[in-house]
Amino acid sequence: MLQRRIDDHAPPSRESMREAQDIFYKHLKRVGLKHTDQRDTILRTFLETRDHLSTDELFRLVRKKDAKIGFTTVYRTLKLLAECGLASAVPFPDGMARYEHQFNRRNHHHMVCTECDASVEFFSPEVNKLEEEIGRKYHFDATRHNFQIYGICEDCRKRTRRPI
Amino acid sequence: MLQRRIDDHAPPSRESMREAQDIFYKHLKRVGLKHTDQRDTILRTFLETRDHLSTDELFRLVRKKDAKIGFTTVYRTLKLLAECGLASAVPFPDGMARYEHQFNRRNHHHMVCTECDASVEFFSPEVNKLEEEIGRKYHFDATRHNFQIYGICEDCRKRTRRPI
DNA sequence: AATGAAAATGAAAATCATTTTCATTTAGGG
DNA sequence: CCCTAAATGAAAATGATTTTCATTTTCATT
Repeated sequence: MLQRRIDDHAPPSRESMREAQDIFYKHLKRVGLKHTDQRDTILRTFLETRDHLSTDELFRLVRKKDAKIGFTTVYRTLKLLAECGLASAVPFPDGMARYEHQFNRRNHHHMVCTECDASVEFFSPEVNKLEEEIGRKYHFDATRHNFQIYGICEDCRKRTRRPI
Repeated sequence: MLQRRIDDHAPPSRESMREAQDIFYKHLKRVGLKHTDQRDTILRTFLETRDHLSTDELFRLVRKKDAKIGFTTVYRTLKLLAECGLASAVPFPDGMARYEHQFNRRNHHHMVCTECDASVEFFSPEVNKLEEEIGRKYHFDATRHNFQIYGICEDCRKRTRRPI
């Protein structure tokens, strides 16, 4: 899926990588699961991305690093990552399950173009504030949120000569 | 899917029903499609709901009115309704495609409990304002948005004795 | 009202993402 | 080093969604 961003992307530092691994392995220990090379590779691959990855897309990336890792393992690991908060599902209109990693990532939101399906990230502290306020108002223990704006991106508007 | 609301639900008035049908049939005409009883029944059934319906759930409702209407037709009609803006997909964590109708419906948002999957609607004019502002800021022709807050609802919190 | 071309319908089949099964291998505490 | 519980991954199962296709219906035009 085409994606653009309004900020730049640096690969995760060695320290933040280690920190994320720490979270992951503490979670594994807590629920009585084991540390494996496959899980390690999958986590590292995932952290290096910034996209909204489907299981299959992550699988393809993982395969480049270790061709012996199977789809099923990626699928299961992604679920584990979501369990411990390192990954979270992002609902996109294409209906496929997509995940993005949540580690050292400023809370961000998406604008999705309904013409070309491209998604652009943006940041809005106001939205974060709203989450908090609304949770309080309705006695809901809010932990995260999801905000997407749908519409026509600038490129598509230009292409189809449809001014705002 | 369990759903609660913070406002009351009245069935659509005869006029708004007609208005929606008008939108639908104008759209059909525009793209060279035909008016059929099935499409009529499906649209009417859909407008009478206020839920986040999967295709199958709508199909079951439609079947009560006309048992001869097939799943495929409901599926295809729902797509048509989405095309002309009368329906829109709501991404829920269960992964199934869910639609809600957009006709004469105040713009609303959802709080989804990650414990029991219940969803509660809420209204926030601020979110609508944000959509507009952000669209302007990033030169994005925003037409609609999607805002969901995930967390633990009051009931689940009480049940598990986990105070805020 | 009759005609005919284009579209709609719906049952069944196909597709495709996701999940489970199961035989085998591996991790890691004792 | 051993042993047991867990992990792996290939293949099969599942389940939602989409397509196919033979038949029926719509509707613009006679």
